[in-house]
Amino acid sequence: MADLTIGALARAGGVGVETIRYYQRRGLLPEPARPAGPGLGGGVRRYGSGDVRRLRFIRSAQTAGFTLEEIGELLTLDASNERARAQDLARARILALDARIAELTEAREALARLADACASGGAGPCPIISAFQP
Amino acid sequence: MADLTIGALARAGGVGVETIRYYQRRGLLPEPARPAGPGLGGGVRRYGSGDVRRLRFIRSAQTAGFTLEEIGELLTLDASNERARAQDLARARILALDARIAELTEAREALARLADACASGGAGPCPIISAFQP
DNA sequence: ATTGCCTCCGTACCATGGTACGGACCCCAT
DNA sequence: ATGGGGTCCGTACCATGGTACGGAGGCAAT
Repeated sequence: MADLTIGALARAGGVGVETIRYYQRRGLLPEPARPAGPGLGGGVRRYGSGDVRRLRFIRSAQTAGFTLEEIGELLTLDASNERARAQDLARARILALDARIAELTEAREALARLADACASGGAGPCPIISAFQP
Repeated sequence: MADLTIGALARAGGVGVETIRYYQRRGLLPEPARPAGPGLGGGVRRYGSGDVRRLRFIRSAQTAGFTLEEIGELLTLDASNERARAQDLARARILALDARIAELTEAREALARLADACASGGAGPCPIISAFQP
């Protein structure tokens, strides 16, 4: 356990401190009990390597297109035995991902056509709108 | 020229009427001059096939990851002769698209691993978080 | 013990891309 | 000429995912 402060955790996950606090409010990261220090409000929260893993998972799942709400469910599921539900979520997202990848690939082709048409000489504007028409 | 109403244009582009009006406010679609009818406020706007093309372009460019602001620039560029700028935009977006496609492909693999681990028997939870750790 | 950085907390604000609302007005068919 | 549906317009609101702010207090080094 690395005994990190919130700032160190944020750095480890490549996010800002405010983002950590936001995730805590959303229930995605635990709000660790603060050691009841001498001060009235208590001391400073400490985080461990489990929190770093969890934070990194959140970021990865986001790039996979899960919403924070879905990610919350995944995190709950991770500790539960509901394999069926987890598989459903994964499979649904794989389908969405395949569709999205196809879309992006198509868009890439359109852009390549555009860059091409723009590059090959000739005066006048290159037909940007047309480059995207199927 | 198809002489469409705003509602027909919206249907042709697969968006809502409010979206059309929003794009007009953003300057992405022209606000056609309304024939000065007898009423004080003027008549109803009419749209043609060029508007449909333009609208469809906007949607395609969005799936390519352009923001509406960038799309606005593309639309201006389409009529101008600034080939260099158009190429820059296209090339930058191609790079971003390639990166994004790679990311999504990786995420897809992680999800496939997850679904797999979840499917192959064994009691207890499937390790969702671990499935995403590189 | 003073300086300087960090943390804590609530609340407010932001950008993006829409979506909804309500009242007036218009057009077309019956 | 009356009704119903479409249009027009400004303005308000929404969801998502943060980001900023300000003031109070903590922590460690000098």
